[in-house]
Formats: sequence, structure tokens, C-alpha cells
Amino acid sequence: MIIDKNSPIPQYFQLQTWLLEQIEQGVFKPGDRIPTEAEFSKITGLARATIHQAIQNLVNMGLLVRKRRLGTFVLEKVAAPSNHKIVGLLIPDIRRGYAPVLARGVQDEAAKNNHSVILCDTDDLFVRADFHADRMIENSVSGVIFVPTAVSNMQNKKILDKFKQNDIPIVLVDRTLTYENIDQVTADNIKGAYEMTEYLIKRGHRRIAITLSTLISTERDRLEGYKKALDVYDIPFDEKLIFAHSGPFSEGRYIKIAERIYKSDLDITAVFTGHDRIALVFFAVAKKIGISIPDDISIIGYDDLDFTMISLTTMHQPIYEMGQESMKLIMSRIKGDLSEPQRIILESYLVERVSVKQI
Amino acid sequence: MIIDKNSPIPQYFQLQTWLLEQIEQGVFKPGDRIPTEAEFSKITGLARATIHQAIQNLVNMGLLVRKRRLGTFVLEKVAAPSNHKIVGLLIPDIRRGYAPVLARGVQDEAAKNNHSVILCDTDDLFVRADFHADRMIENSVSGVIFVPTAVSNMQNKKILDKFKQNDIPIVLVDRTLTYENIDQVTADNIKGAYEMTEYLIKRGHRRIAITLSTLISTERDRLEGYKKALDVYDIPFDEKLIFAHSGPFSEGRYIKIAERIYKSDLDITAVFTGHDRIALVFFAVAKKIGISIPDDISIIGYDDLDFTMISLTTMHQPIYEMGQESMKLIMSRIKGDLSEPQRIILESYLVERVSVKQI
DNA sequence: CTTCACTAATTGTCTATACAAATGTACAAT
DNA sequence: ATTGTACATTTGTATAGACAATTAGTGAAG
Repeated sequence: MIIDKNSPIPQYFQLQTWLLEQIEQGVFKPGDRIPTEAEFSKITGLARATIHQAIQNLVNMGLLVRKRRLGTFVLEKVAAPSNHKIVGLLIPDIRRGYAPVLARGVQDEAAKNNHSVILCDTDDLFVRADFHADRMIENSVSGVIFVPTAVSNMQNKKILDKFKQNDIPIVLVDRTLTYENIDQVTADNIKGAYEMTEYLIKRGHRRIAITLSTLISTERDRLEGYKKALDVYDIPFDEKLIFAHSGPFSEGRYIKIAERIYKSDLDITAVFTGHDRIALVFFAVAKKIGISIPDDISIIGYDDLDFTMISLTTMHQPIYEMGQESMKLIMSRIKGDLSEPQRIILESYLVERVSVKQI
Repeated sequence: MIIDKNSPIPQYFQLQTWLLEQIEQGVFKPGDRIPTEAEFSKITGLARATIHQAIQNLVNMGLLVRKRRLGTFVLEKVAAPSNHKIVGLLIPDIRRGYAPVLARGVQDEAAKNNHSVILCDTDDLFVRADFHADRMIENSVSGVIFVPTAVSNMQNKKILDKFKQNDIPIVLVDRTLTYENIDQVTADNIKGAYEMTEYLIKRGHRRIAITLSTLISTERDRLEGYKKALDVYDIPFDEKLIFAHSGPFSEGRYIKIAERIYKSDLDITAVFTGHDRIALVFFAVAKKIGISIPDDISIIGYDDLDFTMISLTTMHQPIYEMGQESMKLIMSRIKGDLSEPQRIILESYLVERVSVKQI
């Protein structure tokens, strides 16, 4: 029997629990009519008022609906989990580089899925990422799109774990984390850098400087593509041409690097800058100290930001599309896609302008 | 008497409603013990079970707690309203102009108050603003910061009304709406434009073109400041020097306007562009057709965006601060400040670079 | 001083019963 | 084909009364 009259557990509660189980186990499916109170009364031997109370509780919980004359019915699962449709976006700084474009791609795709986007800047600092992560969890976001901060892998992992503990899907965008089996959307930086370097080589450049931050996966990848191209074209690799540091982007640092490169005696004919904002610094410094691009030195960038006033040969990154794709991925996870973590790699293409000289 | 036995309204519901009123009006204060079920039964003449049902409903609603042997008590107001701390930001396009800086100012101030920001782009279209407004309301934001769209006042008012109907505080930023008694944060565009125009006049310019979109309040204000300066310095106002249109910013349109101005025979010596992005177009067009700034024509902008490669004399707008101030205002409204709508006007200052020639 | 059993007050659960209200169905009237 | 009406079924509300469970307070026992 369903009801144990000797149990200290209230009988209405026993019935309620039993009914809940039946519904959860699918014995009573959404849309089904459950037995009438009178029938239950007969089955269980309880008074109708007791049955009524049990059922009423489930109605209050939103699992059943009563319809006069018709009976009581199991409700469709309303997909109650998190009725506010919000996805978090963690980026370094909305004012810098490609961030606005990425944010826009994310948002447009979110809007298509009737979701809103909470935007948070990390400034490439762990504490900020951590702070914002807490608030996102507090606000029960349905998913998170995360541009890993330029800090240690371990610290980034801490952030990821926070979300994982709360069963919030995450997608990494642009930058990746080593040894992390997680959804990712990136551009093919190795291939892109290879093509860029090849482009320079084919125009006669052999002494190509490259700048990067070793904390940022994309820039490490670009160094790899750069080396690969040198290797393929039998150009000796020179450690002195690598201008690397381990920190986030800072204008001051690159002004110094640009000055060093312009004044060096390393026979550098071209600079593969880490990204367009660095290239812009190189243009500004060149202008200041009277060096002409591309006549005196060739500069290439990476990103294809919308500069208007300088004509930079660069690699167009599908930033907007990366935003879109990452949101698509999050949406499929939110909807319950449980397949293996995906790694989506988007194609970049070279945009030839006039910052490179044929030697 | 409390209960009307002849009413079609269920008696338990009558009692429940009455109790709710008593609590809301403070007759039963938080912490108070309300009469026992038996007492209520005596007072109302209803069966104890009926009393029980009425009280149970209020317990379920979280207004009362029952304690065996002790009685039923009114709960402390848990101040449940909106436990997720989210503020909406409605801007035209996060990728354009000052939007990223504004967004950052808003966010930093929000973070200080442990709030998150939902970012939504309107593209200066009513339908988008409306769409995002609905979703913000759905997500029960605690407040909204709104850059009015470049559409009719009536349409913007519709958006405002939506939020007002849901008791969501709103602050208008940068652009204003005529005849709206509402919290606003703006820069003093009339004064700014006056100073800019005065600056040009003092450098010998008398034929000063000005560009604007009449849909945008800030640009209308700047026209006013411009006229005022001409008036003060006794320079005749020439309708032909006003290049106005009624639409949002479009690069194509301003390329045409720039070409028209550069090729005109109106003796224009300086152009007061509507904002820095327009100024940038003027620089690009000048470069393309071989005109030198400031030698052939002087250009001034408005905003002080971070351009690096062009040296534009412009009016620095406190965009970041406007973001901060608007969030401060929203926070005070969220916290229950019911004073009169405020209009916060921030100061701009002229940034002299080298895009203006002394005549 | 601590522990324990008892008391009284109050809510919690339950029975049995009754009438009210809503509404799909069927059938009649128009 | 539409409208009206009566009917049957089912949930909604209500009553009276009973016993169970909980627990602060009291006073007795250790």
C-alpha cells in the first residue's frame, strides 16, 4: 500500500511524496490526468480532504493543475531552472582592442536566443575576474563566456572551477588554457602567424622582429607560427628578434620596445607586432622620431581593428564571429547538449594594405 | 465584522485578505504574535480549519511563521525585492565612439556597489531598444541607464514608460529628451560648443561650418552654442554653413558631406564636426583628396576619443565620469531615494592639439 | 546546579460530511 | 447553425470535532 497509517509521517505527506515520485519517474507524464480525489480516497482509504491537501501542495509547487469537472493534470515541465536568461561575458577591458566587437557579436547572438549579456571587465587581473565570477554566480547566469586573463593557468583554473561547481557552462574565447578540456572558440593563430610571416618572407624580409606577451596563449601561438615559417623557408631563427615579456599590454612598455627596435643595429626590416594596438604604437613612435613606414621599416599587425588613418597590413581575425560562435556554443550547452567539449577554430585572412615594403 | 458570510468570496480568503491588510498597515508588526486560531475562531465565528487555511496561505507567502505552543508570528520584512543586483545599460553600439568608455564607467561604479551590468545595443533603432527593454524587465533589472535612441521623442518615451510601469528607475545619459522630467546625466554641450566656436573665432575663423544630426539632442545643443558664440562675436550666421541631417551617424553620409565642404566655394576655413568620429572621416577624406589639415582647413571634433594617429583639437567629454555618475544616481534610486529628478551636468574641457590654424 | 518528567497551550493532521461553483456533454429550442 | 438549458462530474470551500506533536515553563528528583 501507498500509505503507512502507523508512520509518524503525515499521511497527506506520504501521498504527496508518492505522487511526486510517480511524476518524476514518469508514471504520470506531463498532460496526464491523475486519479480523482474520490478514487484516491478509495485506493488509500484516506478522507478526501486529506487527499485534497496532498494534491493541493503539489499544485502549489507548480507540478499539477486542477480543472473543475475534468480532474487534476500533470503540468508540462516549464523548464523552471533559471527563468532569467542571462549569460556572463568576462573580458579584459571593453575599451580596448577587439573587446567591443567581440561583445557585440556575443550580444547579437544572445538577442537571437532571447538572452541578455552581463558584461564584466577583468583588466587581466585575477581578483577582478574572481570578483565578477562571484557576482555572476549570485545572479545565476545560465552560462559564461570567458576570455582567460593574462595570469597563470592555475588562477584561471580557479575561476573555471567556480563556475563548474555551480554547473554553469563555460566557453573560452580567443585565448586558451593549456590542459583544459573545455569548450573553446579561437582563431587559428599558428596558421595565421605562419601566413603573415610567409608574406613578409616572400617580400624579401629575413630579419623579422616579433613582439609578444608570453602570458597570452594567442601570442605564444603566433610565435610558434612565426618559427614554423622561418623553418620552412630556411631562415635562421634569432633569439634577439623576439621581444617578449610576461605581462598584459601596456602602451608605455611598447613605446620603449618600439624605440629599441627602431634604434637597434639588428638589421630588422620588418616587425610582426603582437596585435594591432601594438602596431599602432609602432606607427606613433615612428612618426614621432621621423621614421617612415613602410619605407624605413615594415610593420604588420594582427586583429584588423578599424583604424581609418593608418594603412596597416594585418591579419583579419573573425572577432565578431568568435563572439557569435561562443554564444551559440553556450546556448547549446544551456539547452542540455552534453557532448564532448568542442574546440571551434575560425579562419583568419590576411588584409594587405601598405605597411610592408617589397625588398 | 471582518467576515461577510453572504459574500461569494471564500471566507478563508476574506480573513486572509484582512490579515494581509493588518500586516501591511502595521497593525500587526514584524515580530508580533497574532491571535491564536481558537481566538480567531471565536472572533469571526468561523471553524478553526477555515482560520487555519487562511493563516497557512500567509505562511506559504512568507509573511507569517507558526511556532507550536507559541503561536503565529509576523515575519521581519526580508526585503526580498530583487535579490539579483543587475542594472541595464542601453547604448547605441558598444563598438562605436565613446560607448566602450561609458560602459566601463558604468561597470566600475556598478562593481563598487556589487551590481552587474546587462549591456544592450539599440543601434539607434526603436525596435531594438524596445526588444531589449522587454528582456531587461523580464530579467528584473533594478535600474536602467539609457542613452536615448536617435528616433522621435515619442518613441523614446514609450521605452521610458515601459520601465516606469514596472517601477524601474531610469537615468538618461548624454542625450536628453525634451519635456521629460527624469534623472539625467549630461555634459554641458551648449557651453562646450560655445567655447569651441569661440576658440575658432579667436584664431581668426569667421566662416565656420558645423555638422549635426537633428535627431540627437547633444548635437542640437552644440548648434545652439555655436550660434550663441557667433552672436556674441558679431559674426553673421549663415544657414549654408549648417550641414544638418536627421538620422543616426553613417560614415558614408559624412564622407559626402566632407567632400562637399572641401570642394565648396563658401570660403569655409574651419569645420566644427558633430563629434570625433565625424572628424576622423574629415581627416580620412582630406588625406584621400590631398587636402592638408590644418593648413588648408581647420577641423575640430567633440568627445576626445583616443585616436593616437591624428592630432585633433577637440572638446574632452567626461564620458567615463558620466557612466559613473549615472550609475551613482541609479544606485541612490534603487536604495529608495525619492527626491525630485536630478539633472547632473558635467564639465568638458578643450584639448588643444594641432588641427586648427591661426589665421 | 543539573536533569527529568509533567503540564498546558498551540499548531498539525485527519475524518466525515455537505453544499457551492465550474464546466464538458448532450440534447432541445430557435 | 447557433443558442439555451439541464445534467453529471469534479474541484472548491466550509464545518465540527478529535487526536497528535511540539515545546516553554514548572516543579520535583538527583
